[in-house]
Amino acid sequence: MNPKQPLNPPTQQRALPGLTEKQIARLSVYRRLLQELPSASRPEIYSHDLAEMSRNTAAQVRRDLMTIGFTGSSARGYQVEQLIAAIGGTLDAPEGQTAALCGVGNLGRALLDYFTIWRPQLRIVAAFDIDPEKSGRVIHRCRVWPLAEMPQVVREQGITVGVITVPAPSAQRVAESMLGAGIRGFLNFAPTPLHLPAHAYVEEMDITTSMEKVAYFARTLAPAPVEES
Amino acid sequence: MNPKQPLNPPTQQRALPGLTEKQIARLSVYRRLLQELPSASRPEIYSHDLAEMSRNTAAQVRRDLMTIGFTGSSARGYQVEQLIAAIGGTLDAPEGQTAALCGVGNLGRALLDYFTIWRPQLRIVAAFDIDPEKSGRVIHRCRVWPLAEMPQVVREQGITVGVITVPAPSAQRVAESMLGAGIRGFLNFAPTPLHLPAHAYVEEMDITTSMEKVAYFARTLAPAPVEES
DNA sequence: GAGTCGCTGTGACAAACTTCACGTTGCCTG
DNA sequence: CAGGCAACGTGAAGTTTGTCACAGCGACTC
Repeated sequence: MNPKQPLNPPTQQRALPGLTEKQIARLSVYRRLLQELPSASRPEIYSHDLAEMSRNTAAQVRRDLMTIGFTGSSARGYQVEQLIAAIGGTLDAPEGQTAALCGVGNLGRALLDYFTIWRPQLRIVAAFDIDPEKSGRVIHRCRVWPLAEMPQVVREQGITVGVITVPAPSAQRVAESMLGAGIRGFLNFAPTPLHLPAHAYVEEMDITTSMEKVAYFARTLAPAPVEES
Repeated sequence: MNPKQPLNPPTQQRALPGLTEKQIARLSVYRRLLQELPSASRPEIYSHDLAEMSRNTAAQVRRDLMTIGFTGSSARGYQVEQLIAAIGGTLDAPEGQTAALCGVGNLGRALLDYFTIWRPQLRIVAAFDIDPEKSGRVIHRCRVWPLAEMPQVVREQGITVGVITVPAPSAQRVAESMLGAGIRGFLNFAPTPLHLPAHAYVEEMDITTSMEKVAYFARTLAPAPVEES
């Protein structure tokens, strides 16, 4: 392998207007928490509260909202409704965005189920599988197509997000095929890093690695305090 | 909510011997990639190659291996077998470690399936669900117990890792219950941040947020280059 | 067996990310 | 309507994380 020149920018990539991966992730969490707020509660919220809910600091929350240009009122906090809308203005595509899922195994089906009750701004609208048995069926309101028709369906429907739940050996091939069809962002559940050009975005959902992380820290983290006020 | 004093250390936590979350995650990926290497290939590997496979830089790989005290030979690289063992020495509990899964829905079942073919060092050995219908059954070689028996089973078997795949509203309650039973590390698939004391480790697997990240960057990433050599 | 090449190990540097801390603002009380 | 309080906005400092670049070494060549 060629030692020099990282053809693909390694590690993490940046966004256009300066919003980083972590900021987007936090904004997404903020929005969800705000949406789940009981409708009876105050129409405003403090950075402290949002911080506590999302498990970070008030300063962090304020800075995140600052970066999307949202401004609250001192002594009353942030308007919840408007804040939800403001985050939506950043996260959501105004025209909406659709996703395709490749690999209708156990995990694929579970994800289809997971995303059926989903905001109209971002829906999985098509699933694909090599197994001809599965084609034509509708799983959780989502039609399953033969994998061979994926490029055409993706192109016709203008799908831009791909969820990969195929076995590891097929993941790279499937991803390249999706990329060729116009998909730009990938959520990869296969336990193998994808190698795609820099104009594609890949989010690795590596369950195995996450599990090993948890196991490691479960062992090595400081034990429970016995005393403490 | 109390503005001052972050009772739980917010954001990320550290490990005892100085290994960070990201380092553990990369080591886990390195090991998996090394294990999947065709047995016919060279018994050594260069940092450049491992970097290319794992999508980061050679310097990063070398530094990671340095932190676990593994040393390669110049001009020949790292001994693959020994490196796998060295990473195992860091990641794996010598006595092995077991996990429990709460919430045998679609996602729970998929994960049980995902982890059946799994290294003996880290296995899901018990599943729990509120639904009495599911109790007693064996799904993917893993017995399902009533949720009420979780504390006892966890304690008896010395389980230290918990996987949470219950609906969001139950997640916090289930997690606290698991923590009380002795579980120290959590893999949380519910779309709600868990609030646990500092001596617990929580890894959030927030599929919704990941999906929104992908959608965002699929839109805003620089478009494909048309030219370029 | 001297020279060359290329890879490792690592101090120094740089970039990214988070937290601190304080000036500012606006509400609420008396 | 003035004073006090509490929360926001944000420059600056601090911390973490990743990259650079080079000394040193071992193998291989001729």
